[in-house]
Amino acid sequence: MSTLTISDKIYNQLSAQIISGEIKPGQKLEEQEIANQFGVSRTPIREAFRLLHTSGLVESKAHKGVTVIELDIDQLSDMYEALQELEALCARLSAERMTAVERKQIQRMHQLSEEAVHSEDVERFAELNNQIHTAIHQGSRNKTLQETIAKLRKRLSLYRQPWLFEKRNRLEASYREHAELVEAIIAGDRDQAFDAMRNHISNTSLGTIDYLISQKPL
Amino acid sequence: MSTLTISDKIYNQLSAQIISGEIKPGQKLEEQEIANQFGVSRTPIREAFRLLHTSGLVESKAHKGVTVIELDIDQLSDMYEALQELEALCARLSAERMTAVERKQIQRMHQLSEEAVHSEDVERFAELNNQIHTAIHQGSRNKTLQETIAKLRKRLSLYRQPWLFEKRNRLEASYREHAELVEAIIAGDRDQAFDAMRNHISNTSLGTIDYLISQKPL
DNA sequence: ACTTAGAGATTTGTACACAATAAAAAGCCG
DNA sequence: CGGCTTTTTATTGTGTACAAATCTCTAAGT
Repeated sequence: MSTLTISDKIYNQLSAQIISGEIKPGQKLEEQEIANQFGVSRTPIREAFRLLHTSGLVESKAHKGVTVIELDIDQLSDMYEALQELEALCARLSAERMTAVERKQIQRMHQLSEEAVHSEDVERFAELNNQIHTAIHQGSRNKTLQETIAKLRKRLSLYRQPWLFEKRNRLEASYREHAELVEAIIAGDRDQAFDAMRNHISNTSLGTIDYLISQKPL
Repeated sequence: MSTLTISDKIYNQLSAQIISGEIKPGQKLEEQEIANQFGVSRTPIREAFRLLHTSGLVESKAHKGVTVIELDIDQLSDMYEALQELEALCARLSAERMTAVERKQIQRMHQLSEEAVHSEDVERFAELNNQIHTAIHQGSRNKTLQETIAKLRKRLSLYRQPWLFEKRNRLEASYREHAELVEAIIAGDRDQAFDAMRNHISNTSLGTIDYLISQKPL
């Protein structure tokens, strides 16, 4: 059992609040205010801010405090463009490196997700979707890739609410894209796995970005 | 003119010392010791440590302080595998997105590097090599990619000494690989640019890793 | 002689006070 | 009245003291 420090606990809390949307992009975090809120001094708050900064959830400038990152369409496009390639790479590596057991597992997850599609259970599908993607990240056997992707997805998650919304329309499409992806990985087809994942993330991102553009007409 | 805070200055110093090899991988950084060294209190040191952590140059555990990251062969392989794909992607995007001026500029840098090859000026070649790569990163028009690559290269730079050593042997090979790469970007050939860069980084990494394996026989 | 328990020393974590910087408000001059 | 300078205020940066945790070295016990 590891004894978490106060800074760590506060980091976890703030991190969750930011990701859940309780603390919104662009919002400033004031040291004293949060210190009062948690009933501690400013010191561990500052440490927690640094952890948030490391996670890429906030940005900080000297003498100006920290604010939750605010991503515009261009930045989101950049991040999705990178994510698309990195996840596609993971898929290719997974097609090469996964054990037989791992391949069976993603096949099972995919089968389970079929039920979620039929019952239109978006939450359940999202959960299985996450499991499949995570399994493929691990299947790549590359920690650097996993960490980079995890960080990107964490930052992108601040803008996932519309994604869940959009997801309802893309439920069946997503399922079919997964089908192609899982099939390729099980067959050990590097190139098809790469293309299938690249296509899948591309479609996902297009949906999200289109939605954001429609929401925020400049 | 921005007024740098003490934490920032100390971060810059420590960062430079770590990258230059003055502070070695695995070495522990003690707050009080460094505070005395710089003639300040522990507080800004702790802030500087957080910045180092964000850069990925050190790792920290609760109540155990921070230590300079120590990468084994597997981790280096992972990082190079990721770097290879990311840089290749940048090359592809640059082939599509660079302006005519930018294409001329990398051509010019490449031409200059030819002289460095003939005079066997490794330092000069390394400098131009960096410029070419940086230009290609910028040519991708993708900030996320640029930052991710920059961070990876920074961490890898702790182990670049043998690379510079090895580089002497790879001087001409590197130049020829660059030639193919630059040619592809100027011609706007996405796929050739991708393959050329992927091949180039792959060769570079193999050299480095082979060297490290020969140095550290398990 | 080796292991283990514990006291002391060392190091990191937190609280609080003060200094420095930047933002906001008030005052001054045209 | 408007633009600029000065003063005030609020927020972050730094120093210092103390608490908590870890490490180390000693000593007792098997």
